[in-house]
Amino acid sequence: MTNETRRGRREGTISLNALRCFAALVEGGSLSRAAEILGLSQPTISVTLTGLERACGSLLFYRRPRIALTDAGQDLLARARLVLGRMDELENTMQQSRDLSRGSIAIGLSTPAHAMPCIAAMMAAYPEVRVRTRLGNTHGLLEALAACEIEVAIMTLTRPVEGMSCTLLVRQRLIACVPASMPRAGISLVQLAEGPLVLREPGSMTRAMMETAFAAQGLSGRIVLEVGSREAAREAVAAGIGISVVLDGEAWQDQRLMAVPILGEPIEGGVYAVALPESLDLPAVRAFVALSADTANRTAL
Amino acid sequence: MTNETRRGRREGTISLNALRCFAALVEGGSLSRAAEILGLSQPTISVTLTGLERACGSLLFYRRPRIALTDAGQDLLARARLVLGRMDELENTMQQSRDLSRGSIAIGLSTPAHAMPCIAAMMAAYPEVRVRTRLGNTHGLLEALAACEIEVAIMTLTRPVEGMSCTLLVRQRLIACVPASMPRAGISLVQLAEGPLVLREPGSMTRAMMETAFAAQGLSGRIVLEVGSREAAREAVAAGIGISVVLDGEAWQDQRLMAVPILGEPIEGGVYAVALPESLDLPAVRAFVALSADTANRTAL
DNA sequence: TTTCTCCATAGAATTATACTATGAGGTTTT
DNA sequence: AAAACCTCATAGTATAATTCTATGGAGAAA
Repeated sequence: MTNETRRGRREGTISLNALRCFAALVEGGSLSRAAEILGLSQPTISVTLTGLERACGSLLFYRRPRIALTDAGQDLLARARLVLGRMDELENTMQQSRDLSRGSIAIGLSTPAHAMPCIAAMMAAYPEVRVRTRLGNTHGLLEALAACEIEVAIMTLTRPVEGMSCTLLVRQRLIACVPASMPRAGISLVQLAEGPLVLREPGSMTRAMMETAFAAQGLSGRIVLEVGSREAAREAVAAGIGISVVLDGEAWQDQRLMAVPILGEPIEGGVYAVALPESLDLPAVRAFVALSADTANRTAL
Repeated sequence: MTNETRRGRREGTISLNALRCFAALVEGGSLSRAAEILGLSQPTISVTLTGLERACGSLLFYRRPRIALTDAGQDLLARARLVLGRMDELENTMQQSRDLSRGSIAIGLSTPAHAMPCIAAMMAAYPEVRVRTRLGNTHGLLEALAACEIEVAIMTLTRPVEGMSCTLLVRQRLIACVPASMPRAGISLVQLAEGPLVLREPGSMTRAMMETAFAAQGLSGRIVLEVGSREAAREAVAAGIGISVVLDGEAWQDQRLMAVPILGEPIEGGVYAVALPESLDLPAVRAFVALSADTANRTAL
């Protein structure tokens, strides 16, 4: 099969290079001038154009008294300019997207409080890059990443995920969140397990961290309500239904609530920028990860 | 200078091949399918597309769960299709001009009686090829050929011209042409030199052949009228001004005139299809020369 | 688990590409 | 008219690109 193909192209194909030579020939008016224009040697032009004529099956220009296009040459010139024009546009576009002056990026986030400053920095630095966001818990975002529905995500992890590029932005510990009507200075893990708990669904990293911490102490949390979002948890706590936990940086600014440190061994996790390794070949993704790390460092100072 | 150019293209350029691979990838939905479509091996597609991504400076598609274009890939696809579409048109055009379903040819002629059957055959065989004709004497046509104003010419020559491709169509001898009012069975070269002569301008091959014949016999023709066209010569003879000479095949169908053989050594010349050697690389010219030779052979039978 | 499909990599052979050096054919200049 | 010059073509060579076969790893399907 392979050899047939080669033999089939015995006549030679028309290459972009040849078309560029031909256009330069017309522009310069001679082979030597064309060679100057393209920064090539004169024999290169000669051989290339001879090959082009062979590929076209027709003489394209007379060289004798002066360079003069044949009929077929006129035809070819017009169409070659169209092809080369489109090609230039294409290359310019690719060059621009390399410079991030265009393009788009889909960003997933599980912790808006941490992610938004990064997204804001991205939008400020590359206003031409269209940003789409998608909210979800850690589990859902990892699936979305694997399915290429998003290119990068800001999420909480206890440790880097294998097979993903994980850039640690900041370490954070969990804190408890109680109704303002029941103020307290601190809360132990045991108390937390007893107290009526309002936690996120399985798949949430906050939930997973709590389960791990309880299990390490032989405890089992008494979950009275499972909620699907941070907002629902906030309202549940405000309504006095129970106690919830959030990351340090995510504590709500709400008069009805009160942030309380968890006593004992801190329950720590990290906020990461996570992406498929190959996504880092996308300029926008690479830029976003770098900007996120930068933003996290700056706000941590 | 030469090495600078090479180094400058370190990043790699975007080739038509790569764009074709990319289009096939989208069409087929996988690298392997694209390889089938293009008749190449799968690794070739893989390497080519990796190179394309390097040249573009960004990831073009995700391979992981399924082939999915990135934003840059979508952009590239649209533009690649434009380039490839134009390229296809270009190649089709060249194919058409190769098989003579388009194009044009400029034909010079000094002997319409011989040339017209050839031109008619050309127009019949390739109705899509536009034919332009130009009348002139041998000398003028040779100049027009050298200046690339015409591609091929049917003309009278005593022998092939150096530096030109000359195809002999038919050999012809000169005959005299006298007024019908002065009929005679034949005429000798001496009589011809004496008789009042109506001849074409210098540059005409008929004129040159007569001069040569006279000179060989130590004669000198008595030219009473020099005319610029065959039609003028015909009218001059019809008016009784003198005797003219024409090629055998060009004798006029005119009641006022009479064709008379020239006695003695025949004054012979040939009707040739003449072209610049490089013009034979033009499909239309090659076809016309072949058709002309064919037509001459057929009518000679 | 096993098998199958798909993609990536390595190594080798073939083509393409572009160079330098040189020669032939005209034109212009001296 | 002779010399100098410009233009294009060819030969030979070196480097780069293309494409192949062979093979391995990762995920999906049986």
